Amino acid sequence: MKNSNLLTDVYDALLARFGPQNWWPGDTPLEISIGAILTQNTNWSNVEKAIARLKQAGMLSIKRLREVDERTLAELIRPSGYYNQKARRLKGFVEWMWTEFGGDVDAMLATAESGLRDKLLSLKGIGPETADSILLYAAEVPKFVVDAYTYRIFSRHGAIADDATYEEIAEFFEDNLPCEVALYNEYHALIVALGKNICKKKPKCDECPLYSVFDGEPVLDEFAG
DNA sequence: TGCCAGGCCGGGT
DNA sequence: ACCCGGCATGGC
Repeated sequence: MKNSNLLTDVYDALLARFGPQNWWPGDTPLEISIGAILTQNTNWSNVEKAIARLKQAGMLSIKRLREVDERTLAELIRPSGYYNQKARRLKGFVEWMWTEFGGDVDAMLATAESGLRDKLLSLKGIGPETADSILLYAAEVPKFVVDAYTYRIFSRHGAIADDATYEEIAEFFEDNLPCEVALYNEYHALIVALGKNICKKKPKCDECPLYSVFDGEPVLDEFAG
């Protein structure tokens, strides 16, 4: 007899509906980390444009990012929005990488299991979702990434409390799922795939059905609590 | 055409 | 300890 587990059942349903998402769309750990900062409250298609411009300018290295003028950097990442703020955040991240690890990205990733999260959180402009995205998608350690969609979908389904904090939500997933990088990777990406297509009202919408609708059809109705 | 996107910070109660 | 405005471009 198979254990019943809401989170694994929902995962199976999302995977069946949307298929593998193949995240993170980035070539190197540095590019992924930059993308994690640029995508804050921003559509990924805008981030793609910004990263393409950085790549075009040969800017995807710690050395070049450290040398480039902040105003120039801001102009390069303009399509990603909040470009002044994000240029400052990237500069801070890069400067920290330089002083802490000599600009060696692999050296930073090697600390992923020993304090990297807290160090990232101490940097201006890197909060829990950005830090965890770097841990999971760049360093490939099993840290579940929580975002606004995760809260919206699972609180709407009654699986988490309306006032659940980031850490509480992450704990809920990590305690109830196998501790696997590939699973956490795909699960977060699938939540985004669904989240893009449900009612946008925050934090929740009383008029909407409890389930999440995609392409006219409820996706998770059987899991409504 | 207005609303939203894979957040986070800082200042105000 | 919350709550809220600010940050900004591009797509539907």
